[in-house]
Amino acid sequence: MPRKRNTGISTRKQPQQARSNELVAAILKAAIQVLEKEGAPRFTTARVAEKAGVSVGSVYQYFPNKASILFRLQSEEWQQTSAMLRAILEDAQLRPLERLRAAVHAFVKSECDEAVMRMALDDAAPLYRDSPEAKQARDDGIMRAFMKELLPRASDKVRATAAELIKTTMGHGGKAFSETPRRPAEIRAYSEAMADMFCAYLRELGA
Amino acid sequence: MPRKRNTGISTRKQPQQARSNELVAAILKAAIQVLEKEGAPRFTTARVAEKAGVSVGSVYQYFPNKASILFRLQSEEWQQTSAMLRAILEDAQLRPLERLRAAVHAFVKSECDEAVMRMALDDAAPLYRDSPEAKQARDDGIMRAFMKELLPRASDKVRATAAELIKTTMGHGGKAFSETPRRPAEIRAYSEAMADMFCAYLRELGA
DNA sequence: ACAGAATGCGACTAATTCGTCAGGTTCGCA
DNA sequence: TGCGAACCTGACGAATTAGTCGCATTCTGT
Repeated sequence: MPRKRNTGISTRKQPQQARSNELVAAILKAAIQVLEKEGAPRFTTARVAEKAGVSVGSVYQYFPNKASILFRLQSEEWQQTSAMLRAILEDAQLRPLERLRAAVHAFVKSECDEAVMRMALDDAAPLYRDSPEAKQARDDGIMRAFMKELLPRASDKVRATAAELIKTTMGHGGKAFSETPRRPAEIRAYSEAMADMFCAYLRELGA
Repeated sequence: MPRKRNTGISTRKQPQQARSNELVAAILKAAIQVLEKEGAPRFTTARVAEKAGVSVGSVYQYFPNKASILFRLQSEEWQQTSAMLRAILEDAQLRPLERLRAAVHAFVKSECDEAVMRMALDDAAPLYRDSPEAKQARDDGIMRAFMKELLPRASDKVRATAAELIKTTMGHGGKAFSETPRRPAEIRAYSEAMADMFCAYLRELGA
């Protein structure tokens, strides 16, 4: 290894020609495959490069280190589900608790659909979690706003606790559930139960 | 590395003399310290041996490989909290939902007390999770029994879902909560909210 | 006291890792 | 066509790792 490990994660260079854009895409795609098929401990830049049909050097042109690849994957993943949940929770067509119910179902299903990759990405978390860029990515906004709508008369403190409780329960409960393979019926049943639990709790808080 | 990695995890040799018992204890103690201070990726047998004031060879006399040390730690940890929860949930002095409430508080607090070590142990999970011995360690018994007492008239299916939901919510929700440092008041508030949520849900199911 | 079993040691090997760099190839454009 | 910049290559260096093995030390029962 080089004398000094590169700890940052920021992009090294912006692709300017078409081929390099394809290259970055190929690298990310290959990274997902390596993560799924080999698992986090065997996730190496060399393997990613090979699977992408590209040399290691090319990988390091656009990613300053291994962590940055993982961080990028995690980042995109997180942005997608975040957008999905926001869309559902802000949909004024449905009554609030029905929106929450829909969000739970959608989230658990998406978690199960990509369980393998998400588990591997989670296993690799120690590698990118402590980087400076990773720390700023926390968004309670959606759930907080939803709680404001749902519990207009509750205190800020109560709302904050409820938002955090529901957000982490959904997030981590969903992930845990998806760690073992599930049949569609199981997924529906579990999501429904989780949504029931949230609704019962929120009604008690005055929703 | 040797040609073939030792994948098993079973104990290599039973300590027979007093000094070797102390040695095993010293290794486990050192392992915890290394895990806490260096983190999972820097958890190596060499570092454990050094911290224990012992040579690598000695480590390999009683642990066939690195994974077995981690598995042992995880195993003991798990047994402790399991016993704690069982004691609380079986205590006939309190009404069932109060027992559940007490269990939640106790669990979240214990999770926060040892957050650093548990996070590191979790990070290292990929190293020991897939070993044969690790797979048999699943105990839904406590929660299932508790549900039988709490919801005697519900169907088995409903009870099973409720048990799983509550168990994983408590386990993973608690762990997630403890990942950021918390003040005692926060811990109480969050535990209370989680317990409230469980109670509201269970009452709706007929408890 | 003494044999042999148990224990402990730590230098060592083979493997694997991350990331670099000198040099070759392809692209955009005049 | 030809030039310079962007792009790509892959052999390589430096570091770290897991686990072993021959030998030294300590214990136990007689």
